[in-house]
Amino acid sequence: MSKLKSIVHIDLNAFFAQCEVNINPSLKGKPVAVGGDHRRGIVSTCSYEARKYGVHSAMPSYQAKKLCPDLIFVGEHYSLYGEVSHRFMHYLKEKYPILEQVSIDECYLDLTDYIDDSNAYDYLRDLQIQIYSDLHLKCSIGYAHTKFLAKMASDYRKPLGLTLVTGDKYKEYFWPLEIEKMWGVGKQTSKKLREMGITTIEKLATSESIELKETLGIMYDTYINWANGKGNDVVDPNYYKRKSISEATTLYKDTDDEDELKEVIRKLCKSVSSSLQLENSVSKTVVLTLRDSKFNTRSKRKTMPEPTSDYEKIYLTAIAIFNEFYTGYLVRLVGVGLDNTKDEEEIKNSMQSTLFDSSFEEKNRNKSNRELIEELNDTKHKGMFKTLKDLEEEK
DNA sequence: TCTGGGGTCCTAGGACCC
DNA sequence: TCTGGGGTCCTAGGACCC
Repeated sequence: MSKLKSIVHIDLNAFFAQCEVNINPSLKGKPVAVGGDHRRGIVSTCSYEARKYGVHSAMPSYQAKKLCPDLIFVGEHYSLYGEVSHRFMHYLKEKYPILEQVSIDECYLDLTDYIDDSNAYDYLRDLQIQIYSDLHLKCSIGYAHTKFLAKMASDYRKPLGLTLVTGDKYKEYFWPLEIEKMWGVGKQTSKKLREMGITTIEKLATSESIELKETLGIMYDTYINWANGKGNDVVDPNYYKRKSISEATTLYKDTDDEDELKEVIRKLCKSVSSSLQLENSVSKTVVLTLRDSKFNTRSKRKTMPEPTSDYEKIYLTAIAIFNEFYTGYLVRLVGVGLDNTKDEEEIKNSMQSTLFDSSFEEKNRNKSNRELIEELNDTKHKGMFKTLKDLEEEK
């Protein structure tokens, strides 16, 4: 087995609520919910003071208000959260280059060069305090030798938790937990697992059956490994690139008025195409989502001839989809998304390289394989290209 | 007063080409 | 000739996460 890595997962506690309290200190110590305070609103995030009343994420706002009449709703300032998140990630990246951002408020670090089991606790406690004094952000930190365990560890104690999972500790900490607490196991999977008698992480770790294999499918090995303290420990700094952009609106009142729906689609297209442009990205696929008053959600997509970020083209495509499949029912939510987003530069480069490839072929038609391979190795891919003969000799 | 919004990954089937 | 199979792209939807 190769050397154990020091993997750290950091999670900003009740992140949106923290941001709101930081810009408005009068909210400090009060039950705060970020979300819409209207008939169709839900709680996006809430402060720990609100959680004491049983309020939690994804709860309809009116229910939350019932549980906690003093609950203070604050609007969703996404650009503020984005800025704070960016500052946080940048701050860490300056100190520790091997950082993988997984969402707006979470990241992994590979700190193998800085800490090991013996000094991790003090080091990370210091880091946690520093993050608070420098950025005024509270976080929970998990330390382990795999990403899965580090993630579970940061979740183990909140807020301001610090949990180290070394050696066999994962058995002590995580095996007794209900199966739903396992990252990656949601409602559907846990229901099936429970039907098989697998109610805790320990039972999953120590089970083996064809039925279980069928239920988990391709994820079987991964989950069993995770539950047994094994798994991925590669922190990839280049991982975080958006692959899709979308926006959706729940209408204040359901409607089947086509003009009204098209107007909503237009606004969403406008907004989505400008986010795309802001990131210097382009996309080929437009996705239109409609949710009806019975909460059935349907999506249809169309591929455009060329990747683009042009509002007109995106809008016309979205409207074409709408005209094609909307049959006149009451609509509750409208969404517009762009899938398979790519860097504009990347697209240009790949187009250039196809051009290059054909001229390359022209130029080199009369050269031998040996000559070509030497030339390729000469340029940017040192030693990467070999002739068949070389490979045989190596064997 | 039932149920937001922004994402990722996987599956599975069809079209099309070789 | 009536029929295989691999690869790739596209599409719709499910499951999950924050």
